[in-house]
Amino acid sequence: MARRPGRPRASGDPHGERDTRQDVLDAAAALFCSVGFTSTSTRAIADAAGVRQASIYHHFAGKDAILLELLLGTVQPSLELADALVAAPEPAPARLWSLVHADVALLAGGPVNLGVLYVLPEVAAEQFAPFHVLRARLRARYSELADAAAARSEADDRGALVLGLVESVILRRRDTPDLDVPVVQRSVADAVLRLIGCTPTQIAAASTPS
Amino acid sequence: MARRPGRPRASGDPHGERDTRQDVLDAAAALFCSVGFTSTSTRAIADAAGVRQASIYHHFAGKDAILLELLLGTVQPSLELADALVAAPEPAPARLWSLVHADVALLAGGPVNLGVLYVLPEVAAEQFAPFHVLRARLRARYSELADAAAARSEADDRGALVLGLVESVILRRRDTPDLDVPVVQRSVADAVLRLIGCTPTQIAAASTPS
DNA sequence: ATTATCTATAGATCTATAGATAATGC
DNA sequence: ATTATCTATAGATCTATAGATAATGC
Repeated sequence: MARRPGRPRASGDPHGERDTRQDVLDAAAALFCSVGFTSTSTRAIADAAGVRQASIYHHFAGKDAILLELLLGTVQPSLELADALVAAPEPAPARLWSLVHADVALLAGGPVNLGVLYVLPEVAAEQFAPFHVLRARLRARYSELADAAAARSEADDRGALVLGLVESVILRRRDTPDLDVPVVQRSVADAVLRLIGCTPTQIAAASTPS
Repeated sequence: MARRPGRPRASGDPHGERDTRQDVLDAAAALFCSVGFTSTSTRAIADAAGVRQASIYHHFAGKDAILLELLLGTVQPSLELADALVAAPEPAPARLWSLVHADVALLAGGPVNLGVLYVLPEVAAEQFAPFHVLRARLRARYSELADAAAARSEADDRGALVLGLVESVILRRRDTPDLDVPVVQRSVADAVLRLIGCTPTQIAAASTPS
């Protein structure tokens, strides 16, 4: 109830309770993921967030800053989990299975398909370098875990194949918006272990909670 | 040498030999794949193609028409091969292996990473419906072949996993532009068969030319 | 006084069209 | 006469800034 300082919004927000910064992030996430970054005008974000276009600039330096914050917010949880699992005591296949299971939940769940942010071409620009640093670390963790869990020694790029299969959930969700998240989690995590050469017995062991 | 009718280009093209339509397509492909669709202005395309901005409109109805032509041109070869392989006499695992091997070559080879076109958010718009029709057909072919080749009966979405692994080459090439194409072809095709549950013996048989 | 919003707008685009121009073809 | 290009531009954006306004906080 306690209104905070500042002029009230022209449209709605009758109780001054909405967090404008978060409203802008949410609106931008939905728009960036569905129509893309450059196609989304700051006007469109503001309309969706329920503020005037110029008000965005009180909270963000520009459109780029909004996207960067969204990118960092999506990769950070994955990276934290991967860092923890690399050092965990469980057998490697079980750790890889858990990481995949969790990352698929992050990609397939939530109200918007945030993973699409990763594939926006604009993200290649230098402004987003901090995101690419974190992402490179995540890739490295996947490679370490995949190598540690692999049953065969031939493959030269297990990490890339495994991460590719995990991220394929992003494009799949775009075609099929109503994925059954728990089913897909298990299906992809099992598939990752088959991919690196685990036997059905090993997979059954790895997918059982320790 | 035989110049064709029409005013010569202001910039270059000293012998009137360049096919402007193709120059525009090539320039647009490179730009759409690297910076995206909306971020690429018709001016930027024209500059890269060596013509004036307005000249594009003699060959294409608009920017959308350029992207649609590029999209159709990339999915058509894959679909033709998939149609042929679904009806071919070889064992299903060998046919699936061949399709994956060929599609990875299309995605990983060529001067620009054309597969990126598929993931542009703008492609979801209705103008590109003809592309989505072909793509849905390609997905169906992958599902048919994956089901026919599968060694296990449990999986509910083999086609999605397999196509996902194939298309993961798109994002992988973006991070690693200089992929060793033959190595990746074999690596992904073998991985697809492991994914659907084939044994090493079955995979060796499927990857041997008949 | 501080904060968060608003209105208004400058300046820089960008797409597509109108109409002129410079070739070849008959 | 036909074709393919060009120059010029209208009209519609879009981003970011300047400065006014309406709250709370002290």
